[in-house]
Amino acid sequence: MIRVVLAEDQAMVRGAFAQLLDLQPDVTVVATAGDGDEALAAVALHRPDVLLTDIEMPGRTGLDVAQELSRLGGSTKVLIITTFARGGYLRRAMNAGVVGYVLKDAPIAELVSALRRVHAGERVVAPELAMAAWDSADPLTPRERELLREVTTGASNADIAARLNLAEGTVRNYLSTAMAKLGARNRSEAANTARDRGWL
Amino acid sequence: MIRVVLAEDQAMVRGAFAQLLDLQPDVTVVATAGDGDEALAAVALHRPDVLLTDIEMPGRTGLDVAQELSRLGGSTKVLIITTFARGGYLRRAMNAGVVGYVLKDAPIAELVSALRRVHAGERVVAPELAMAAWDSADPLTPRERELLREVTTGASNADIAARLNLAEGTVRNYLSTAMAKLGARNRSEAANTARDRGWL
DNA sequence: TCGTCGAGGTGACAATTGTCAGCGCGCCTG
DNA sequence: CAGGCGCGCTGACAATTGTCACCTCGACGA
Repeated sequence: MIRVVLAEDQAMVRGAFAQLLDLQPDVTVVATAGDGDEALAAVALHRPDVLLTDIEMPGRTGLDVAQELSRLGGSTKVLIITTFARGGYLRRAMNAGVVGYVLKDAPIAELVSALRRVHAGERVVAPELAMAAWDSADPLTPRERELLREVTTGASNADIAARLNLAEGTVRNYLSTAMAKLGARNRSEAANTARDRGWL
Repeated sequence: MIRVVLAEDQAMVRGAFAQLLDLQPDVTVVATAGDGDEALAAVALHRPDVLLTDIEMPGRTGLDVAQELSRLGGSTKVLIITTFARGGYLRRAMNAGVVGYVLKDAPIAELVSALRRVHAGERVVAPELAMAAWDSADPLTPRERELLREVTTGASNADIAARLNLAEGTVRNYLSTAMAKLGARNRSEAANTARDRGWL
C-alpha cells in the first residue's frame, strides 16, 4: 500500500485527485494540504511514502518543501505535479532531491503510474521536459535575479536602488545585462521571460 | 439524469473531474473537450443539459464558447469553473449568458451542487465574486484596452504606433491615462493589473 | 442651438530607463 | 605569479517613456 500526502492549493483539484487516488487499490491518501507549510506538517506527522505536491502554492512552494525535506533527511519521496513545463523548475526540482516530475497536461493514468514507479525507487520525468532542462541553463547571476524579482513588483529604478542600497545607474546596468542575456527589449519583458522559464 | 459536457485544458484535471462527476448517480459526462473548439463541437453533437467549462483554454476561451452558444440559441446551460476570481471575467460571463460561475478554490461538493442547481434553472455565482463584480467596472476605453494588449507583448511605443497608425505621442498619452485609471506607475504594471482584473 | 463632456488624437517637455566604457576584486589556470 | 575572466559596482550619455496643455468631433441635455 502506497501511503501518500497530497499538496495542491486549489481545493477542487485537490479533492478530485485525492478521491481518485484513493480509488486505486494500492494507494491510500493519508492527508492533504493546501499550502507548503501544511504539507511539511503533514509529512512530519504521517511519514508517508510519497509526497505528491504542486509547485505554485501560497507561502512555501512545492520546491521549497522538497528542499526542506531533503535537508531534514526523512525517507519520504517527493513527486512534483505541476502545470508548468518550465525547464528551470525541473532543474531546481532535481537539485532539491525530487525523484519525479509530471505535468497536469498528461492523462491521469500517468500520475498513478508515476506514483507507483517512484514508490518502487525509479525516477520519473515528464518526457517533454527531459530535453528542455538540458538546453536552458539559467544564465542570470544571483544579483540579476534579485533585481528582476523587484521589477515584477512594479518597482522603479529609484525604488530598487533604495531597497538594495545601490546606485540607480547600477540597477539600470544589471537590468540591462539581464535584458541582453534574455533577449528582452525592456525590463518587463525580461522579468516575464525569466519567470516563464522558472529562473525567477 | 444531468447530461454534461466538460471542457478543461489540463488533461489530468479534466480526467479527474470527469470521473468524479460520473460517480454521481444523477450525472453523466457525455463528452469532454480540451479546448474551446472541441467544446463547441461536442455541444453541437450531444446537446447536453450543461456545458461545464474552464475559461482559460488554448484558442477559444470558455467565455468565447459561452457567447457563441448564446448566439446560436440552443438550450444548453453554461456553468463556468475557473481558477480566477477576476471581477471582469464574471461580468463578461454574465453578458455571455452564463448561468453559473464557480471557483476551483471551492470544495468539490460545491461543483456538484452548482451543477444540480444550474440544471434546476437556478443561477449560481461564487459568493466571493458576487461582490467583486459590482465595484470593479472596467474604466478603460476600447482604445486603451487595445494598447494595453500590445504592451503585454513587450511592444515599444514606436512598435505600437506603427501597428495602429498612431503618432508615438498618442500611444504614450493613452497608456498614460490608462495608468492613471488603474493607479499603475508604469505601462507594465498597468497591463498586469488590467489582465488580473479580467479587463484585457 | 449652445455648452459641455468623453473619446480620439497630437507635440513639446520632463522623467525614467537603457547603453557604454570602465574600475576593483576574487578566483582560476597556465 | 601573471594574465584573464566573471561578478559587483559606478557615472555620463542616449533613447525611451510619462505628463501636460491643447485640438477636433460627435453625442446629449438644458
